[in-house]
Amino acid sequence: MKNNQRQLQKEQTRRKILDAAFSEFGARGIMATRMQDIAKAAGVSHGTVFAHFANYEAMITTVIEEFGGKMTLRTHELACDCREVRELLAAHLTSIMEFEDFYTRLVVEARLLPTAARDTFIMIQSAVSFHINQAAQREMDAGNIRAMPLALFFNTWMALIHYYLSNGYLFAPEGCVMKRYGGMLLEHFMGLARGDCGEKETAENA
Amino acid sequence: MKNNQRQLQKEQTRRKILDAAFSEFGARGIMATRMQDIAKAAGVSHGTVFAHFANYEAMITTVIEEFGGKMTLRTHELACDCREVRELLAAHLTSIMEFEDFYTRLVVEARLLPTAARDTFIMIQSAVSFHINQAAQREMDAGNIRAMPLALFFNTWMALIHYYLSNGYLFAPEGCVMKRYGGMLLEHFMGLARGDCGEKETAENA
Amino acid sequence: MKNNQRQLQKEQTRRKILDAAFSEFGARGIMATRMQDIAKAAGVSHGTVFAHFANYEAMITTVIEEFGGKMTLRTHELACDCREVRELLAAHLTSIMEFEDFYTRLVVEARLLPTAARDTFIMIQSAVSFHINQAAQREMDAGNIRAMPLALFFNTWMALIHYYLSNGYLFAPEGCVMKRYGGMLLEHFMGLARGDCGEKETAENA
Amino acid sequence: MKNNQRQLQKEQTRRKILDAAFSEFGARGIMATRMQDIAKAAGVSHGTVFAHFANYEAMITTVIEEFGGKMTLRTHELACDCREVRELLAAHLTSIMEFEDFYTRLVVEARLLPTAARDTFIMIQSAVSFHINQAAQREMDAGNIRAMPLALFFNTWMALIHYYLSNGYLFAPEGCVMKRYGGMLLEHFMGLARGDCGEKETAENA
DNA sequence: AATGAATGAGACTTCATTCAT
DNA sequence: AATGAATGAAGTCTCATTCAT
Repeated sequence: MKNNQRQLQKEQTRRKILDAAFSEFGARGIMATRMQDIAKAAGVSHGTVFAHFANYEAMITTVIEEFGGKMTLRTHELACDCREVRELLAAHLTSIMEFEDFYTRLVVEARLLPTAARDTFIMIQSAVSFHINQAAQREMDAGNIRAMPLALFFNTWMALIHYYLSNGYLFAPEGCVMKRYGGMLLEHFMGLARGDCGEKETAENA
Repeated sequence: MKNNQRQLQKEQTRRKILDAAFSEFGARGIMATRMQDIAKAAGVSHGTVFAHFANYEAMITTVIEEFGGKMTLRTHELACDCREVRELLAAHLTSIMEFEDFYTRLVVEARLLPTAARDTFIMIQSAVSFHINQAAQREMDAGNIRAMPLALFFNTWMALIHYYLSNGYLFAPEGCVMKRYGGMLLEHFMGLARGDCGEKETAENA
Repeated sequence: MKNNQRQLQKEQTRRKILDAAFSEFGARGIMATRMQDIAKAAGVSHGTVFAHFANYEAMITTVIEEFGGKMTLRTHELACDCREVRELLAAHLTSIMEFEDFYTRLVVEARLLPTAARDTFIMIQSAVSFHINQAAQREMDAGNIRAMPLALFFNTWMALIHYYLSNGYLFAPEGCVMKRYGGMLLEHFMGLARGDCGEKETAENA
Repeated sequence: MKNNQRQLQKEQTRRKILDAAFSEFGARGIMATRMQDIAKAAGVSHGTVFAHFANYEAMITTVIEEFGGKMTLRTHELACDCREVRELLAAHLTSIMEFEDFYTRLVVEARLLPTAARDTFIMIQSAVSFHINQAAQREMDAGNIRAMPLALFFNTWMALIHYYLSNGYLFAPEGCVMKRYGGMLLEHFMGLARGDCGEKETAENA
């Protein structure tokens, strides 16, 4: 139908806006990005953004939801083949690295975002938590990692990741903190979790 | 002399403004506090704030520097009597609890603050790090805690604390996250650090 | 021919738009109705309205002209069988009641409308005035109503009607002011016009 | 005190804004006047208007309240010495003539104003109604005017006045409808009210 | 030194109108 | 002829900063 052509056109514009917003959010920060910035980056007029999103809040919530969906999906995908916690955490790192700039902004500004947007961020974490907790429980049962409340296990991991992302400008001023520190963080965390003074790890790998 | 009188007056006003700002920052958030809010809370006129601080940025930087100094000093004080890491971390928690609202805002908004303010935040952490690292090194040498890079030891601790502060609205919606979770976090972290599967801790306490 | 088919189609669309506009104007108010509202109510696209009317002003002027024609026609129809002023005024009330919502909006917003639209409103009143004045003159000559300038007779009647319509939200918050007060206003006005201290009226009705 | 000087300054600015608004409202219409227009007319910056009035609605409500107070006061003053309805209505006309432009805008736009502003307009009318009804009752009792519900008496008078004001552009395109038609309307209305076919009036005046 | 009224740049949002399909 | 996405002018409102007193 003719509609398809228009529909496509509109969808493309929406895409352009969302992509521009995603990119601007990553580059400038979420709350520091103005509707004008997005419009300009998307190459559309100021009013067009409002033709696609009712208001500022709806716009950023949508971007975060979109991103959240993508990230959650990616996490699920990566988690599918993972039986061990270690693999899972590695997958988690991978999925973060794919969107590091944006994800970092999310971590940094989460508390300042409109509630709807913040809730979405929480849901992303819940999805991750589900997979990780499951695997962690298994390995605790198997005695591979120290017994501890699952929540603490998960929170410690998230805390480490978020800390390094938040302070990325110190650890890796050129960006890409996870590329540089991700592996190290994973080893460190696994070491702590196993409580093996780092020996076991080596032994196991041997 | 009259000059002295005036000087004193001025200093008092400055004090009122700084205290008001500190309090408002804790209550409303740093970036969410307007110059007007500070002036009103200080009981001075809007313009007076600008008589003491060149601009918004200078104002918040000064407050954070002041706070940083106070917090660092407190950390030193508390650290003085501490020989063991565990005591030191407990002291760190104590000093945070004394300023929890403001410190949390700092953690949450750090990345969005003017560079000068951010740098101050970094210095606070350096002061803490100095003491903790020293003690940690001692205990690692003594074999009380697992060997690991000092930076990782410190960062893991900070990450945990900041994670709980940042997400305080989830963990303790009524506020005072550290009062509620501080002790638990300390045990958890020490457990990880000792790598003792939680056994040693119990033994020690007995 | 195909041309005829198209012409017909076009005319039908135009009809839908005009009817929708009439209805929306009555419901929301004239100036408060946006082009979008009309398009949606008509079940056509936003742009279609502009294919039929050069701009907003042309659109509302046309609606009012159309309505004016209809109302004038109706007034003539109803006036045909009326010999007495009283009957005529009753007919006037009837014709107003048929379009009360829209007519009220017209009364309320007349002064704010584009000149062309306003002129149409004046013409409606002229048509009514023609009939009423004629009958009023007859009855004044016959001594049934007090002698007074015809214009004053007419204006007083219109003033009363418009006042009650304009303030309908006070007199009859549920709407339909004329259904509720029309009869009363007619009696009141006739009483004033006859100058009979209300006696005659009662006698007549008996 | 020094405060007085500033207070005065501020009050003057507020006055300038209110006067400018009053004048612009009269000239352009109330809803057609933008904050910018008022600022420009008052010779102050855009932001200054918002320093004095929280928002658009507060601004126009204040102007109408101010005006309403003035008008009500004037009505009371003029009503004080009036024993007869006729004098009272004349006084009412006088008070309207003093603010004809603005009052006409109020009449014309009343239904479209924010509720608070509209309520104020209603209160103005209530004040007038109080005096008029009182006098009318007396004269009805005395048999000087026809017996009729007070509300109808009052509404008929208001209707006439508002009708002529609303349609002033037809009756007196150069403005000042009431100066030109006020006296005539008063005679006409009194004639209707007395129900004396105009004879009594002449006799009485003789 | 303190005041607080005034300023104006800048952000969001609405909606009549245009135009490519 | 109909569509509806895109446009951009215009309006409200906020708040850091200035400046006369």
